Amino acid sequence: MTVRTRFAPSPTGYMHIGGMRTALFNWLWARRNGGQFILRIDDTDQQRNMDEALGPILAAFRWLGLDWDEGPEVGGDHGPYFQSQRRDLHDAALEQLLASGAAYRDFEPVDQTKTQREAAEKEKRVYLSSRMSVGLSDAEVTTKLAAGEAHVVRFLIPRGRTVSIDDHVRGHVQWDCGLMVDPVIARGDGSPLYNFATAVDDGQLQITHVIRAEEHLSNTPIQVLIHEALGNALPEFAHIPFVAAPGGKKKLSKRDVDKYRRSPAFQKLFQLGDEVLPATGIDPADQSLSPVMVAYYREVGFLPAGILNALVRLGWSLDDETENMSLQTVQQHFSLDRVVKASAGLDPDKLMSYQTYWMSQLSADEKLKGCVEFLSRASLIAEKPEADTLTRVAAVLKLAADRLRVFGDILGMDEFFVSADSLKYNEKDFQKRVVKPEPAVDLLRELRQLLAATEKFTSDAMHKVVEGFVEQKEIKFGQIAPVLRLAVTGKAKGADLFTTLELLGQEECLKRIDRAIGTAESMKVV
RNA sequence: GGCCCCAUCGUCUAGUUAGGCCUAGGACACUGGAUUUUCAUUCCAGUAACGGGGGUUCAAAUCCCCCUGGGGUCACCA
Repeated sequence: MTVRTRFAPSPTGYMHIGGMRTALFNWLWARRNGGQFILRIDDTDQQRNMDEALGPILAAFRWLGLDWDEGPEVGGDHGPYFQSQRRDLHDAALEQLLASGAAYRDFEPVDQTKTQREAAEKEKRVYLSSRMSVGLSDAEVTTKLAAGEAHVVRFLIPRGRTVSIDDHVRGHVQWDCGLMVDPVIARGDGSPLYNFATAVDDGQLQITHVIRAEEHLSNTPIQVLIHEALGNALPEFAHIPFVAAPGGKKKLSKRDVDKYRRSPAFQKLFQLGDEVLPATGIDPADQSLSPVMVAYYREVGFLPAGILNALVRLGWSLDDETENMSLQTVQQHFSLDRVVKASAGLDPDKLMSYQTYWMSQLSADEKLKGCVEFLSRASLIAEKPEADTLTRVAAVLKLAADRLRVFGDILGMDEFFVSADSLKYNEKDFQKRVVKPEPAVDLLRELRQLLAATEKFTSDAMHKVVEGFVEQKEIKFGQIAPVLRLAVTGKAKGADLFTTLELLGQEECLKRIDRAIGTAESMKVV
């Protein structure tokens, strides 16, 4: 039998990073077994704007390179793939359950049900449905319906037995039906509820493996029972652990982003966004983008390979040592029995380490492409850059080397893309290294003369000039190098100083030195 | 609280199904050192874990029981 897995997001307007991992595991299992991966959109609440709600989800799949065999935009033989359009299927299934007596129309008033439930809770007694409507004759039901009496449809939980599954991750799990409330499977108007719709749809879509997060484990017995009543072949289950928030054991949740922002364990992730996002015109404080969402990582300049690698290692391992794996490698080796049972916290450090590994594997061209996109977005270069701009960016990238962890980091090297007048100084460092040390400005002024007199403004030549200068003035290299760096880049640290000078060019360097001298002197006066 | 799940270094994990090869392996982080004009890399080295208690056994991280701790879920949401 062909393996068929599915991921069934509700269109919320964003793709959750934890949900993405669930989707990934489904995709992997389907691909590993030469089966199909299906995307079904669980939109039972009719969405106002489907483009807005679904767009980011599909975009996340595309960005990571996870394709789907059936679903939105690609169709398939088992459609439609929007749950809201499958109402005929749900209606038919509901009729079937009602006719067979597996479900019943419950006319018990809502508040009465609620009162009973609360009373049971208070007395620490197991609440069970009253089933007052179960004994109603067909005629009575018809009369009540005709009279327009409010009701819901409940699934009649069979008593005196247990339900059990052999979960691919959890092993044998069993529930006592005697403890289960008859679940509402449809509203009075026939509109289906989650557990029912899911069972109907999974059955009709011929899903063979339901791979989902652990939080759904408690829904499973209901769905199994509905499958049984419907006569469906029971899918196999794999309840994978959920992704926990960094530094904790709780489920990573969009609701808690405010808390995460204050959490030290989360710092690295937010910091990246704070550095990169504003330059591209996104407000990092805007909650429409946060480290809980896949889009955040794309906007900051992560690589799909980095994210994918981190996600797959959250709860799964290939063996006792392999860490860096491409999607292709994982696809060849993925197995459900190597999924870990305990929940796993997302570790920003580890994520970063996968990311830097995959960045280091990128060709110069790929790096260039990625960085150009970010530079254009930040308006540091033209939207359609000329050849000489590309050459320049390539040179900067070569200089930056492994300092570039995410594409967004290129925006931190803006000194190569702005004019002398708009260069920003790191104030603290500028004060400390240029303004404060007594001889700094004078030394810089003298060095400027030498630099101005140099004919071949190459990195090697500059290196010799500065070395000669150091020797002649009997100072230490460390007394002038940082000053020069601050003057031309505005920063205290960075890539090789002399290559930086060469890249910037003589004229630009002199301008910047002049400006730095002027600025430092005016600061001294104050 | 009921039901269910889980428990190895700070973190992600290997080892648990078939007890001995485990004086518990790897990775990230951390610390120290080397390289380096700063930063980043790279390279070496180091610190660091079987939650507790009982069994079973010649032998337990591994099997059984209890305890403790953590988590999920309890809607006419999905």
